[in-house]
Amino acid sequence: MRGVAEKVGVSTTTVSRVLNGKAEKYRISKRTQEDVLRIASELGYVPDQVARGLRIRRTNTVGLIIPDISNPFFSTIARNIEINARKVRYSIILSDCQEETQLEKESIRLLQSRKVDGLLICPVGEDSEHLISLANSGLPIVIIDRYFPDVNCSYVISDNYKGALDAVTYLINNNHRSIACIQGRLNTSVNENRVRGYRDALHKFNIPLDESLIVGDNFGEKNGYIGAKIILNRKLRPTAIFSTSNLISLGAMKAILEEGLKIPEDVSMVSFDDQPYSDYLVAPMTTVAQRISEIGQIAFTLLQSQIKQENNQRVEGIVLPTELIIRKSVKKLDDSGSTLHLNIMK
Amino acid sequence: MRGVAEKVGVSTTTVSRVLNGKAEKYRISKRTQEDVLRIASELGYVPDQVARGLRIRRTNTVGLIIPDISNPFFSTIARNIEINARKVRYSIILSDCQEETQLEKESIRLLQSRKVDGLLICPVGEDSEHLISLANSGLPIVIIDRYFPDVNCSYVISDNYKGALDAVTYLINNNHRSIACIQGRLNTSVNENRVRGYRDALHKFNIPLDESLIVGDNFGEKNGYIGAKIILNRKLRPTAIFSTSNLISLGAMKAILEEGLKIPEDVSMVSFDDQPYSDYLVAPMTTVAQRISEIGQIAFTLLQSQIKQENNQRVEGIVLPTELIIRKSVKKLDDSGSTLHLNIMK
DNA sequence: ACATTAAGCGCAAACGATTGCGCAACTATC
DNA sequence: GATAGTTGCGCAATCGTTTGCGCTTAATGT
Repeated sequence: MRGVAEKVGVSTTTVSRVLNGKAEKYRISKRTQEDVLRIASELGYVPDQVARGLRIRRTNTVGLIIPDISNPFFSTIARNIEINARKVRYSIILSDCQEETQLEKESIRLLQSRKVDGLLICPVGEDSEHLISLANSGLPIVIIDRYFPDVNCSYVISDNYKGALDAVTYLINNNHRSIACIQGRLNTSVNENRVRGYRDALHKFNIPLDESLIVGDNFGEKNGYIGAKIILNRKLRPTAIFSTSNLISLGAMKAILEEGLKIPEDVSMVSFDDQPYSDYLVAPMTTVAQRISEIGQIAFTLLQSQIKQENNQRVEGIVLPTELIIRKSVKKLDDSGSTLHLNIMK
Repeated sequence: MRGVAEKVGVSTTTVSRVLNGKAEKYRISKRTQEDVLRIASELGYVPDQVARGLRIRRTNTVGLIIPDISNPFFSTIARNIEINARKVRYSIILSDCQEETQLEKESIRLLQSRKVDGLLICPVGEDSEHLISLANSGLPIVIIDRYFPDVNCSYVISDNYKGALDAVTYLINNNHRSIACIQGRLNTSVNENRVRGYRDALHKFNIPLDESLIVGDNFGEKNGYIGAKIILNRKLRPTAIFSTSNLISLGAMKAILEEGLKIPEDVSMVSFDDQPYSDYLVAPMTTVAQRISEIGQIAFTLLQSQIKQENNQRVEGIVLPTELIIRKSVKKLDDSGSTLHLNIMK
């Protein structure tokens, strides 16, 4: 900057003003403005954002904390956040907390020390103490994909309850009566709503609930594998599985194939989370799709308005609808299908 | 910091020194050290990394530029980079340049202005001018997944030639003789090496090369779809397709299914890039897997050593081996299989 | 001719940390 | 008791910007 100033023959003050579009406000002559702009671009000068951030107490940077960026669900959200951030010249500092609350807490502190203007966070779990104090710290935040009643901040989630309800209702409408559910991380709003949707769908059709058909305790692939193994080896094998995440489904499919079973002939499946490859799986997977590209966009927009304080600190909760995408992983049973399959394995 | 200093009754100088572990060097008494640490943690003080960055001219931050973070290939790399960065308290600024060279250039400038200590970049394309000047700018960089002979910097790539050679050889060993290739972005090292592997494999077995069997021009899904459509509608339909990316394969599968064909009965397939879901596709996909988790780790390590100047500016190129993962997307033809399938469609 | 206003720009103090140099007080040495 | 060495710490400059306030000069009004 000094270089530009000297070459033009003005002070750094003037250079700064011109480059920040404050020329009018400070009555810098047209001539000087042009000179500054010309020389600046000749010298390839770009302002040091670190120094700038220190001075104006704003870094044009937001933190993004995600449990697992390699999961397509999250990486697609990340992508949409980045694309929207770029439009307003914001940068994203990415933090993959590897599904660990401990790392999530550390990430928050680290990002705060980096003076991000706001935080977008997909919390890993049930723990919310740190989020409460974060929300009260005044730093703009929006929570994605989770909801905590006791955390007072904006959030954007999908209607997990309705999504699950639709999915399981679809199974029931295809005459399935014995439906297992492989659930995700316990005590998370996401999981509870999906499982509640599952329960309520059964209830609505007067199908007795068998608690032992609800298995699993996290959203990972391994959990799906184990859960499915357990389910498939029951004496009375359920005719369908409702899987509460994309990764769980992968694990479940592995188990199903290992057992020599076919989808949907031997066991039907509906999975949460639509994926680009859902169409091309052994059985094209019927899924409940979230508005994944909108989640990122809305989350960032919400955060922006908080940063710009357009909204008087009002917290907003956005709940997006889901959509059931019907493919071929569900077999239509005949009415007698309500009798259970006898497990002929072993 | 001022707060801590006053409460302890020392200067900010001392606080800084204690917190940076330079207490010994500056002979701060044990007692003072303890006081500082205690008060600092009581007050929940964490140093402002922006101010720190300005002063020490190092931000503990690296930029990561990626063509499409929603692609599992890249997001897995990103994840491994993040995990390794975290270990040394580095943060990642993520930039998704949406497969556009223009945005890539902008990202570079933006990240430079943010004073990242280094840059990890998966360039989108054939254009390398901006990379040349970047490499000469002195900013530590390492290029991932691409190689440019004229850019003088470290890189880490897979052995794309060998990977393709193995894949096509495998097809040939299964008696395929008419093998199509859906290629990716032209004039990229990745594509050229994969196509060269394809050509050389054919050549090695004295199979005449039919240039019209090489279709496509980018790594996207749509390209795979279009490419496969073209291939499948030839009068003499090839018996196998070699697909040069995960996304291309998705598109190709769509086309294949649309045409009412089956993998591998009607057409065999080998795809570059292994994915978690490769096992569960309509036909479990035979793939050439890259050492995806190592790519990120090595790239970050390389960058770190440049940042710490351990390496006297020596550029290192790391080429990782690939592995052919054989599943069930290739049909073994009998020896007469060398005759072409007559396309009975339309 | 003098006062007033406006135009065009610069001075210097921040922002919050780090660090070379130096200073005071104390201890050891002869 | 003078000198030298050691211990423990602070002063103040610095990193590259931004910005409130004020200064100079020219233009305008009376």
